[in-house]
Amino acid sequence: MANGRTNHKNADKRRRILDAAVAVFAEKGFYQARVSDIARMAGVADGTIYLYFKNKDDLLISIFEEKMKEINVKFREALASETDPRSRFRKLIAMHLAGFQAYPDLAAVLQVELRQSSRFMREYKKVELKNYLDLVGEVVRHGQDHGVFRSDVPLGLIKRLIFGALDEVVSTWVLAGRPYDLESLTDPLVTLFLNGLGKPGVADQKGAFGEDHTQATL
Amino acid sequence: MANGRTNHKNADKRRRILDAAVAVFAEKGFYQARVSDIARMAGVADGTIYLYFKNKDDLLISIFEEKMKEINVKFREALASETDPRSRFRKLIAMHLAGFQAYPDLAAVLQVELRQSSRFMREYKKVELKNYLDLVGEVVRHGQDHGVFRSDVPLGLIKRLIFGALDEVVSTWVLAGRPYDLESLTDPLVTLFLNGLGKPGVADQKGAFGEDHTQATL
Amino acid sequence: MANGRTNHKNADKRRRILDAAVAVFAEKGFYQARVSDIARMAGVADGTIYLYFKNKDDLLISIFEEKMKEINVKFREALASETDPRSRFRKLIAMHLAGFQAYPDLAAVLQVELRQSSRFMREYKKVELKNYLDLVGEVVRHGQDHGVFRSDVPLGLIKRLIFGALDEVVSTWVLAGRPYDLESLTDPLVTLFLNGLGKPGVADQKGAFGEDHTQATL
Amino acid sequence: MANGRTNHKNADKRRRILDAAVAVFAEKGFYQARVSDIARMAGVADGTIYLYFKNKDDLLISIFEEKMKEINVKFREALASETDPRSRFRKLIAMHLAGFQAYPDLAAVLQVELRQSSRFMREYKKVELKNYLDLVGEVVRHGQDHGVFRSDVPLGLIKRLIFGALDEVVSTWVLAGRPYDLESLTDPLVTLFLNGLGKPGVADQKGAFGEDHTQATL
DNA sequence: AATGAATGAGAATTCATTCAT
DNA sequence: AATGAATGAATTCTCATTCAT
Repeated sequence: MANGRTNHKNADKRRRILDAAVAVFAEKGFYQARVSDIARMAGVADGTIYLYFKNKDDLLISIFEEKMKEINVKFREALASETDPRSRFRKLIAMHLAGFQAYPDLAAVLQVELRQSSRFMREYKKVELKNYLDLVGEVVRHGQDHGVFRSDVPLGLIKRLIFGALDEVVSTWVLAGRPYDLESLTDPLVTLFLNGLGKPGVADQKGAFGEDHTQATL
Repeated sequence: MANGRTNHKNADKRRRILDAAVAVFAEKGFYQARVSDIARMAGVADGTIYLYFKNKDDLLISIFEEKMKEINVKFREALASETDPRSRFRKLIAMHLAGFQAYPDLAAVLQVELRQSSRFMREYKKVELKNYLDLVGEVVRHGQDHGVFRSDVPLGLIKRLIFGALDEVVSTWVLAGRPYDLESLTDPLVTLFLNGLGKPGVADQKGAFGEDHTQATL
Repeated sequence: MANGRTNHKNADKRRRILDAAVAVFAEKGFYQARVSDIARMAGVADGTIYLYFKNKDDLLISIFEEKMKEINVKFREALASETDPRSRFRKLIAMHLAGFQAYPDLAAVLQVELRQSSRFMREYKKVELKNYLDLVGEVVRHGQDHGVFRSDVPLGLIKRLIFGALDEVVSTWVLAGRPYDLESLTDPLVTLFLNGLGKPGVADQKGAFGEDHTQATL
Repeated sequence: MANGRTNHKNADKRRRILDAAVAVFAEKGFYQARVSDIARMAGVADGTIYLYFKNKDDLLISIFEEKMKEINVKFREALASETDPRSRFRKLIAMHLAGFQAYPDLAAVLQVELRQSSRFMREYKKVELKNYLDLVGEVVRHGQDHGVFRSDVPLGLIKRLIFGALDEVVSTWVLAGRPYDLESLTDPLVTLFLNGLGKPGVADQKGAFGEDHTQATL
């Protein structure tokens, strides 16, 4: 009767339900998952789920919100100790890959199933994901401020590029059945992000660009 | 006896149904879209749809397959005339962005709704998308063969990075309500892809990497 | 494809469903009745009911509205031919009792089950029943105008008294399992309504009363 | 082990629960009322209710039984002092109206919500209501024995008529939101009951009737 | 006696798909 | 080939009731 989050409810049971939801969503997909599947795996009655979550959508959203919050906090802490812009950038990529590698079910839900809830995609993604994108943006900005990252491209676009690339790489890995070591992609990705596809030593051929419209919409 | 390939059927009606499906999926999302909505918009009876398509999923898959086929053909033709690797690469990016800009409903379906069909995500994406990814790969390979693109990073990873970045940029644009000119992002993106985030003139600090495991799974 | 009420729907099927609903509601009561019970009795699939009625409540309301409409029309026609106020009054009572006697299931639904739908009681009763009460009122008014019925008591109260008495008598008969001939109560009831409980020959002891507040609320 | 009769239980708590039930049933209706609503209003835990009452239906039935018992006792006492048949009859009507006026929540439950429990309507009404109807019958019989009330109409029918009329008048008043003074209807109702709708001075035109079948079923 | 978290039976409704016309 | 009325499987969520504490 003395837990932090829930008043009259059992925090452990809530956790069990949420973990079961991650596993079931990962295995069957959000729309194919039955609430009763989750209840069975959590070892509770169907109705019990509704003591802790408003409805099925709320399960998915809770997974997202709580996990993203944890991730954001953990990442920010870890990155703070890295002062070199390139090292900090590398650490971000490494943590992203390592994180998903460590929690493959969570990866599946966050990368794939989350997108199957229309409501989620339209209302939450842009709101909650912002924090993570902002984190990416801050790391890039840090490098720009130290004169090692280019500033002639809109920051909003850079964030999207990095996030999208990571997202796709992880999605592919998840959908392919996680056949290799995700973390080992850290260095190749960092190289590409930092140095580009162009052969080393060949200078930029394109100059700066127009306004950063993407900025406004993120 | 319904299948998408019979050619003794009225091709115009088939086209009308498919166009209606694109519009309805784009507006309401795959799961919220009713087959009867599509029928009404196409001006046919509900049952008629099943003379041309196996089921609701088949509509989505058909949109994907047929549109991707068109896109692949058109892109390959257009790219063939560009011999300079960098120009060819730029053209690919430009066409990708211009294409989605020209068909926003199609963009919505391909970028967002497609992902709401579990079956699709798990069975089709990796199969059908391959052509497009291969196209990206070929363009990159062409640059590598001409010694202007780096070869010390797995090609599979490069393809994913490029595709994922484009995907995210287009998704953001779609979900944000298409508030700006997508094509104008061509040059910033090309710059980032080719030169990377690192400040021009700073050479690579990381060396080559291990084997290309991603290759095998794509 | 050419029926009056329903456009693309089958009127006979609608009738069958409504009749089945009357029977099932009468037997099991509104809240105990399952939509699937009604479907089975009507010989249709569960879903078919929803092609003809919005929901379960709509079934009950439709029974009420359509039957009350029929009753009102039939009663008004029949009463028009009776010019003597007492005969007309007697005919109203007789038809009320005979009507329920002829359709005992309908009586059960209208008298008992209808009252179990909160929504109905609160929204419909006062609206739709008004016609019937008005009919009673008109018959009484006719007698007052001809100087044979007393006018020193609010008409609204008279209507309620007569309706309530009939309602209770029929309800008792329904709930008791319809053990006797309902119509035979016509004359005793008419006597009581017209002459009162007081022994014949004894004049009124009470005079006229205050304002007719009931009038305003009916 | 729950039953309404145990007297080692806290009588005050039982009373609080019953009062809460009256209030909640009156406000939301029987089927819309949640047991937890009643528990909250009574200031007890949900489970506690089941220490005092068998189930939700039992709450309703207990309200009915206990209130009817009180009413019956009180009414019999009050009527005993009236020896004149007409005065006694008038007093019955007056008390009925005054009683409901004084306890509007109780009126709502007894008049309207009680009818929404199928079980109640079918099993209890005829049993428990009998006492009240008998009381009405005794008052009428008293008048018959003194030669002031007519005996040529079945007593069972008279009881029903009076009860039904009162019931309807009170129901209307409750459903209309209690907009006027119910007690003021005493005299008009007594006039109608005793003298009938027919103009004073006009003698009966209908003779006596057959047996009293209604009697047997009450 | 009291609690209130947990239970799980139960049912209305939707909608993709079929098939008689 | 086209229709669209009919189908019925399938699933979320509610809430009266229980029982371990």
